Amino acid sequence: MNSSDQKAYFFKIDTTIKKIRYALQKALDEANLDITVDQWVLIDHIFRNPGISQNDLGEMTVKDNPTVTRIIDLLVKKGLSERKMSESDRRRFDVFLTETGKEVYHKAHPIVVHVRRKSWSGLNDEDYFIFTRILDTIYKNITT
Amino acid sequence: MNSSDQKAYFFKIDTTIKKIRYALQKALDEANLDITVDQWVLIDHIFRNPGISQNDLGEMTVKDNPTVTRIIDLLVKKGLSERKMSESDRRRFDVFLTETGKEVYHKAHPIVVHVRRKSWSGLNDEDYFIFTRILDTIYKNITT
DNA sequence: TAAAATTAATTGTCAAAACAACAATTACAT
DNA sequence: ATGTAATTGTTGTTTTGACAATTAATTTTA
Repeated sequence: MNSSDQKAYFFKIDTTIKKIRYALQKALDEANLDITVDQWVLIDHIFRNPGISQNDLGEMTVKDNPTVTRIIDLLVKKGLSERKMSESDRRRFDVFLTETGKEVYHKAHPIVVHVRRKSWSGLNDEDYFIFTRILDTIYKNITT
Repeated sequence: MNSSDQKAYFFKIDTTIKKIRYALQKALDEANLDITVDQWVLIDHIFRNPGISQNDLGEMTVKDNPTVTRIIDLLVKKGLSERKMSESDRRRFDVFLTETGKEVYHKAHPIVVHVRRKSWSGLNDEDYFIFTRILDTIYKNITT
């Protein structure tokens, strides 16, 4: 009996991430931020990588190009993000947050941290180390 | 500096589960099973709980009622599942797999196990124990 | 240099997730 | 026993995900 025969951890990861996303959405809603979890994911990545291309955003967040296009469309419509034609490559857009977008980021960030802390309670640094090692291993196994 | 301040594990879980789902979908496609990952999730739960209600399916898989309704609709349309009116409660359906549905389950199961084993390689039983403990802890923290 | 291949982004379609509103049935409370 | 509340499932709408096809621009290579 190999550990990989045990009740599928796939279900456990799947249901856990769903609950986290759900809790995160509730918290964002309570703060009246009017963004979805996926919109927040892009906002966070754009904030930390101003001028990133949609393609790179997609690779970092594991979203395909059409999905990124549509979420950025929504962010632009909400006035949170803007596309600027790339100087070096006219196929690309450099994506930025607007001032409003940065404000939303700064409001959302502590909320996200709070949910993260709450969900991690009872767990310690060693757990974190092992947890990320396992997830990284699975990620590598599955993508190579 | 608390471990929960580190780069969000939320992203890591999120991207990893996406890669697993993607790999699983590829494997199911290669075997020409003509089902999606979420359809497989329901097939698996129905197989192991014949006559389960849609509501219970939703709780087990963390899908809301409309989502379950629609996936079951698709499974019924494909001839893999059937609804039977509950004897005791006329609001409920008892959901079953058809013979074809069971065949699909038996074809899909080894494929799923193979992907699971591949993604778990390099990891051991203790990893599994810790991994499930952490996921269970997060799940409890977030839902209480 | 010209043709071919690759890349970045968009559009269309269907599956799935979240939410709200709703219908039908059952359970509860007085 | 009647009216209220709760439960089960469906339908409609918007967002996200996967896939295919398309456009425009850039890179490769012949």
